Amino acid sequence: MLNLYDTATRSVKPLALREPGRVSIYLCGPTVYGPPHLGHGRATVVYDILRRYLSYRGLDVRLASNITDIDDKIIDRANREGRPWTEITHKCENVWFDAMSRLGVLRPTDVPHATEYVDAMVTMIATLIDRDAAYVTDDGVYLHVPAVPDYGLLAHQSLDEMMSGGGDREVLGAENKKHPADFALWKFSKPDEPSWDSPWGAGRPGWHSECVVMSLELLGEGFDLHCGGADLRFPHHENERAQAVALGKTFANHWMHNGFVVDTEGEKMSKSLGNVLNLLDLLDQYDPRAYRMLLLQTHYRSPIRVGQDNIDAAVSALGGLDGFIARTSRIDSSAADVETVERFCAAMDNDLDTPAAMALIFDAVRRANSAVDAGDVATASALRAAVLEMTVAVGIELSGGQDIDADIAAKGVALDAARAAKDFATADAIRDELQSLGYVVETSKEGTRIRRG
RNA sequence: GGCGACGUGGCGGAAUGGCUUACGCAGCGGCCUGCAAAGCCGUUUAUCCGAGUUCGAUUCUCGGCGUCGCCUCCA
Repeated sequence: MLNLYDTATRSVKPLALREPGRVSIYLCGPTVYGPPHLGHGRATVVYDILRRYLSYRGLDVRLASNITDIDDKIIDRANREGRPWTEITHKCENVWFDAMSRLGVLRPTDVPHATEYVDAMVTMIATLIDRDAAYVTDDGVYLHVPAVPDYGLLAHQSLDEMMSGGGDREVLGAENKKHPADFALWKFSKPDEPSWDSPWGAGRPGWHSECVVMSLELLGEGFDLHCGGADLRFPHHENERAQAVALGKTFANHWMHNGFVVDTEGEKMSKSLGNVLNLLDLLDQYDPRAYRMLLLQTHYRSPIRVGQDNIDAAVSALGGLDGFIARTSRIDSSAADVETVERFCAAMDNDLDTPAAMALIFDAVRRANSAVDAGDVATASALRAAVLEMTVAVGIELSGGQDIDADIAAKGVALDAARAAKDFATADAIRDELQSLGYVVETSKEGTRIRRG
């Protein structure tokens, strides 16, 4: 059974399932107003690994992840660029899923859009008003935070503590609110802004009511797991939860948050600091699997620095795994080595300890290579099957890279012929040529293997 | 000011009250190879500082130093 750190209780505990055999997960998706950055990539890859692993363990995974396609930031950009806001959201969503696909992230089972749920949000807000948990002001509708008994569960601070410290940020809309921590559920629109009708006036959704409505609608009360980046813990997730609690609904049973991507100085990559790196650049410049490999070799709750050096290391590590698959491509498959797979699962079950899991994969590759050298085909085959099974479970696709053109393959044959004739000058010339074309050339007694580097 | 996380080798990064301190990358030596590459074997470098608990601490406790995060924009 998977044990996972739970932000609410600050402890690692078993992921309890509401229904045996089925997992319901809500992942906070992007607000579509710009290109995806490294932080988005980390979050989606982390939860993709979780999802694949749960599926691998035989669970039926339902993963709902929203697209927030109405938000102040979208409106701001539309105004700034003089474009229709829907053009921005559609384009950004396409870019998003294209990038995720290149990252090897499976599409969530459900991709609800905020704009499809505005009516449901209006209904929810009306209920909150009926329950005296929300009130109307001259600029919108607010949730009254003191009406939520355990507000601060995720922040790990009481409302008083949050207020007393103060911070150095101004309280938005303080003049209209009953309490400084109250937050907007509905914002009345200005002329020319996108708006929807409501009993209180035309406007748009406020603080991520869509996540509340959509998670409860698609997954139901008391769904198993709510996920997102650590920066969403407070206030985003706290406020989602506050809405559900104020509705009298049971919300997520378990809260999971992944760590930040940090810059060279160890500072969080933050939109406000302007130091976010574009995910698309990373995907363009390196093996798209490299980021996933790097993330797998780091625990999901630790901060991670993404730099030339550790991306290069991840690429090299992938090269070793690909080379192994190429080297053993002619070995018949057999059942996976049981002990290796069990140890892998034990590592993953321990709060998704992917660095330990990867260590087991590398170790299995080493043992399999030794077995190949020793001519122990049975051991090599079982370990090879285990490696493939484990890498599939974490979403790393290995490639023997042997889908090469016929003329390249012919050069390999020529190289072997030259070596057999001890015409080493010709052999070396062919090898140099292939290497200069970017191929990895591995000669062996069984013949030369050529694969893409 | 409140709350929290973290500090491990050349780099990244796990784990653990003691057995040779994982794993990846890089380096070095060897085997293999016509020479390489790949692979395998061996190997170099580490637990921020101080005190305490303990037979023994990198691990637990306290203090210090340092870094980072949250306190209503953010994956």
